Amino acid sequence: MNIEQQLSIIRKGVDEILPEADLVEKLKLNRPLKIKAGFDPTAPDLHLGHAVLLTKMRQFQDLGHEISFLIGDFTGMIGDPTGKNATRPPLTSSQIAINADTYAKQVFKILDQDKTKICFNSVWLDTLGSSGMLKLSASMTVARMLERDDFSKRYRENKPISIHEFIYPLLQGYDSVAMESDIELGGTDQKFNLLMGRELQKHYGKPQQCIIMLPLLEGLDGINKMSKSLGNYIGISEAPNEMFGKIMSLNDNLMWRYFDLVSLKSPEEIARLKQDIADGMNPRDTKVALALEIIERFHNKELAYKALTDFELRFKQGGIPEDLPNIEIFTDNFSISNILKQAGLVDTSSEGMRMIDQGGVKINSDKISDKKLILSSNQEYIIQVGKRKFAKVSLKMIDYSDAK
RNA sequence: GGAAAAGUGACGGAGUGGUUUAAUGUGGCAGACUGUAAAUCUGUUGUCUUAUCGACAUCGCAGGUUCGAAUCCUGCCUUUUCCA
Repeated sequence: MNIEQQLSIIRKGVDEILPEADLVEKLKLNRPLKIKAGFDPTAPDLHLGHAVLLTKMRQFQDLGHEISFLIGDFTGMIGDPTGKNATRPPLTSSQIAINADTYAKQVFKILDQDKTKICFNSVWLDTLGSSGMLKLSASMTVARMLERDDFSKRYRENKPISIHEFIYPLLQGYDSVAMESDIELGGTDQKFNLLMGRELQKHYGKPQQCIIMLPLLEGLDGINKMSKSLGNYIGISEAPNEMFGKIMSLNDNLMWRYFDLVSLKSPEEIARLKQDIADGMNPRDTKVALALEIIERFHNKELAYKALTDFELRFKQGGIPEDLPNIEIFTDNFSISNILKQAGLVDTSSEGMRMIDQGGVKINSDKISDKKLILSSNQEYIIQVGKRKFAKVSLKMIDYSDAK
């Protein structure tokens, strides 16, 4: 494939390439380029936000380049500075192995397993030592560090900045030195760290990497970036019905971000969809198409259409989804509030009570208003809380004579 | 090392001895209307209790004063600012 064709694939969906001329030069080398992308070792539950980056990595693989999936097990001790996270305790090697494994299971839904190198930055950072660290920190100034958005903002607002937070960008940059990466991929929020890699490579007398930044995908709220801690995410391993519901709840403007960043549709196809809506098509149907595409990608076509059918059953006809897993609850407290909690439909029984007050609880499709309701053992109930939480539960009296 | 200021629920932020299960706002959740969209309206938003009487928890941490403490006192921790 010629360089122009490669570039058009690489450019798709990216926010910025720095410096773009360098990228062209590197492609001209006509050898597999070393592509680096780093991941936090503590968040192995991947979501569509990660998929944006992973999809770009996959495209590089398909172009014949060498992808390194870097797990920041050492830098994970610090955590990328946000002003909130303190130094985290180091993960044990077995935890790291488990997390890496969990990553692998999900990542290869997108990446080509045979062409992916998984590495850990503790390999070179553990052996850096104090003198190595000193040399590293000597390569950067405080003023330069304070240029980072997050730092300058906190500095202006008289909020604390710990020294070790300064170390994080240095270490991430040093990864690029150690890995001799040609290209590093990351979100736009990583700009400072990514550029740091370039500076450090120069400082250590190595060729400088080119950096490619991808936009951050907004989460379900449409405001904050998708993240697990904000609870506004769609996980790539989530059940098809969950995915479908979440995608349908996106607001109409936000839907286009998902088309741009997650969908594999070409820009031309997306433009056509927009035109269809301008011509009077219901945006809802376009959203359905998005949901189908995404679910098909992470599950399969059959499950995608099944999710659609379930969805229509549930919301057009107010029905109940099929194939609800049956949860057995062993208890000696059959009050409705307790059952709601035990079934995982609410977090606390007080919340369950509120839900009943607000008319959000249905049992076998009947809205209930009796907060004192007692359910019966050895019986099966389909319980619904709000619009999207369902559970099929059967209750059993707990038998203490068998316990222990 | 010295001086000063500050630490309140998911967040911003009032409250300076008793009506504080902490005003108000944002956010969250539920209901109505919809396309499980947006906008709007209504309600709700510590936990526990077969939910009723009620109990317990919470204002950086630990003690203390008091009939009673987010509020007063002592010590500690953390942060910021200024001085060196």
